[in-house]
Amino acid sequence: MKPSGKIVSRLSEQGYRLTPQRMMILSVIEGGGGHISAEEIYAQVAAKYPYVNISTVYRTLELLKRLGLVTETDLGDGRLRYHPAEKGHHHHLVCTECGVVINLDESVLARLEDVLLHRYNFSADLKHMAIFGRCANCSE
Amino acid sequence: MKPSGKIVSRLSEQGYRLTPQRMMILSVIEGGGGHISAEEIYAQVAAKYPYVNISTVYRTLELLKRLGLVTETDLGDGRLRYHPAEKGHHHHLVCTECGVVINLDESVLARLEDVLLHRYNFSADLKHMAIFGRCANCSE
DNA sequence: TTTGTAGTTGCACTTAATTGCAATAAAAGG
DNA sequence: CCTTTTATTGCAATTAAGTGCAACTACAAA
Repeated sequence: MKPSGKIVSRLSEQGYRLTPQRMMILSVIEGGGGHISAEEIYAQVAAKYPYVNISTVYRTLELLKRLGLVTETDLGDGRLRYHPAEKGHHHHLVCTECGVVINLDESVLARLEDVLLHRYNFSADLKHMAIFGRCANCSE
Repeated sequence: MKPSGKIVSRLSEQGYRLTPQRMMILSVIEGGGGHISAEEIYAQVAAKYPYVNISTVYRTLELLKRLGLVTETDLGDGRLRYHPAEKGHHHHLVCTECGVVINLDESVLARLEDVLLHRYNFSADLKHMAIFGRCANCSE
């Protein structure tokens, strides 16, 4: 699995270097099923290419996040999850009682994003949110 | 400063013990201006009463959060912030570019909470949210 | 007031994430 | 192909937060 040319050229255009570490990290992020953690990325990369450090993974994720190429979301399991933007946006409802995760269409937050933009001139990043609460079962 | 009888009796009623550590932690949370971090609470408590451990602070906060007595919010500065529920709910817009924090009335998320409840039977905890994005100035 | 017990705490350790800094290497230009 | 510049990495250390477990203690009951 190779990283998509889209992300690679985006990095290149902006003056970021295409190191082997970044390439490996990118292909893992794009190759998997999404919602992957930094440690999981590290483990998968290190299995094939030992010359990577966990801090490089974190720094690469920080970069990709800043460029809007991946989203970072806390799904309540103690580690941040990363999801490639190209796989499409959505949100999650996370039950703090039983842990169930319900997927939500992106459109659910569209109106809020709109209100924040027009009323506060604030360009909210609502690409991949996790909303905590209690699911139907756990509400009693 | 003493902790409010309301919180104390709530803890007591539910079978939780009123230890001196908890009392000190509570009074610091209620006494300050809100949005305090665990380390700040610890420092303030330890100054007056050395017999406290930072892990007790974390565990007390976890308890208060679970009971809905304090809210826990990531305002983007690398530490979670705690706010007593009794001081009233509100939200924040946090600019990831310049760090400015804009306060938002609770009502801004009321509609979303409603939609999630009726459409998904999900009782969302939208008491004290931080929404990240770019403020008017930083949007260019 | 004493006792029993289950909730709490302190301590040491672990984990996820971040950071300073010297060494390294990508990539543009000669 | 070699040199230069500067982005990037690895390493070690740090920080915020969470946890297992034995010792302790709040508080209800005797």
